[in-house]
Amino acid sequence: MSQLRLPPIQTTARDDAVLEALAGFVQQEALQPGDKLPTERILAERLKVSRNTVREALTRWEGLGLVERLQGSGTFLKAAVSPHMLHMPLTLAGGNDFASLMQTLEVRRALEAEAVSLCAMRTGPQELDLIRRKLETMEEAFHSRAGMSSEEDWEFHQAIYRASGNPLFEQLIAAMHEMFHRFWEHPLGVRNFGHASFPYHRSIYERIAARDAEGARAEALKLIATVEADLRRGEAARNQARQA
Amino acid sequence: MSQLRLPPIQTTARDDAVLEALAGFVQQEALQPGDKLPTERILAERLKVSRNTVREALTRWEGLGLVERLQGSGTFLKAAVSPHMLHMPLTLAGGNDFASLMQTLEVRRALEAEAVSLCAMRTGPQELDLIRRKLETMEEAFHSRAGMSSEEDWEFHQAIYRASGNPLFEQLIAAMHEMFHRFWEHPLGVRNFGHASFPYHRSIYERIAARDAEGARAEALKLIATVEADLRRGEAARNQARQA
DNA sequence: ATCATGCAATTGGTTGGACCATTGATCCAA
DNA sequence: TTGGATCAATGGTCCAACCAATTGCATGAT
Repeated sequence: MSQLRLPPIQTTARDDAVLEALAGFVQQEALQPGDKLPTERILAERLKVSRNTVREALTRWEGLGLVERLQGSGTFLKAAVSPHMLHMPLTLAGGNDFASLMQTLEVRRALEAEAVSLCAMRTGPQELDLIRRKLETMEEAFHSRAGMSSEEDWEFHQAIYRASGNPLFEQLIAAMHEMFHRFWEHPLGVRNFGHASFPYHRSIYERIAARDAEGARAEALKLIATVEADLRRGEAARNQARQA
Repeated sequence: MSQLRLPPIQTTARDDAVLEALAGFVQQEALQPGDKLPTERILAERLKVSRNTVREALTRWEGLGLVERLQGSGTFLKAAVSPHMLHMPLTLAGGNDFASLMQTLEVRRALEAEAVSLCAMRTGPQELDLIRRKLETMEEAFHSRAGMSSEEDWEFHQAIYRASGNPLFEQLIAAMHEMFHRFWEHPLGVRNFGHASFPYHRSIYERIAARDAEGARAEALKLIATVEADLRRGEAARNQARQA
């Protein structure tokens, strides 16, 4: 016999209750990102809890990136918050830059392949046109600067994710992108990083335009493979330099 | 010209300093998950900060799932913690409808296929043995209750993600799992949900044990396909009932 | 001796009040 | 108009006490 499953009782959970109330308030007032929330002191007074409890609750929201606290100024909403929203922090154990970068790439490979495939099946003429324009902008930047421009490159990929018809892909890959670039502040000594990935952008676009889902997936996998190769090349160079 | 990039100044950041010190302590003492951390009062005394500040810092770690606080008992380490950890909040918007459930499944399909494939390439004998035990537990529960048990099923999949060698997969799929089940409290009228997925669990395990990455991926895709089919079946039934 | 009961210490959770540090607006003088 | 001084508002920190849950020990009955 299982365990009856009737422990829903929860005498007290002060700060959780505070966050619940605050989420309701935000929704009721239709607060947008950037708007200012009530003062900690006011919240404490209105909710009939200590200011300390309010602070612990806000600390949790701050940790989730939902809110930003500026001393002397106030507390401001940083992201949309609604009851039907899942907030969850991703943790990546650092210590080894190379391994962490490869892990984000493995996830990106999984997501990007699927997103490109879905895009090829679902995208409409408008989204396709936008993707083409982003591609041309990227190619132009590539030729004028003689190298990959991460900004235009990223916008091209984003346009694809948006056209996949599933907003989760864009959010998740954006998280991977951000994690990748946080480790990227010290370039790992790779020259012409991403150079090899250039031609695959156009081939991906062509497969999408041809509504060839599997072809687009294959090209996306090739693109990620070139990035992984660049990363491995840099790591090998670093190891060699360390031994010398 | 870009913006000079010189805002590194950071006069004080008490709770950050507390967490940094605590991370160093954990590493120095080689504390493992499950071990007990010093009392809040002791930390406050040793670090020469207020207990309140210690609490805010621990609240952040609790939000990241790194520690667990038990009133009357103490604060316990819940996950490995290293000084150079990267945290990134992930917020996903979802709705309680058929489309949202399908979107979580699309993401899960992408991630699960890749994770299973990586697992087949990387898993060691110990992890493989754990996966086998989880599989047997699940099969036992299936036969005794004549139906899928989501608890044992989930543990089986988790064992695979852990053996994939990339912790991001477990975290991301856990987010999808949570979103899916948050809206699953009212079964959408599907009887024997997940029943068809049962045989694929064993076939996935066998492909992993055989180090057949592509075969494992194929079986994982079949499994997800059965879940999608169940979902579509339920949606069709709902639409039919609505029209009647 | 063994087990149950209950007291007491430990520990996280909460409260209220005070003060510090930063910010932004207001006011005043050059 | 401009520049600086002042001051109120607001988040950050501190302190001391008490509440609530847990744990362990001691006492006592069996």
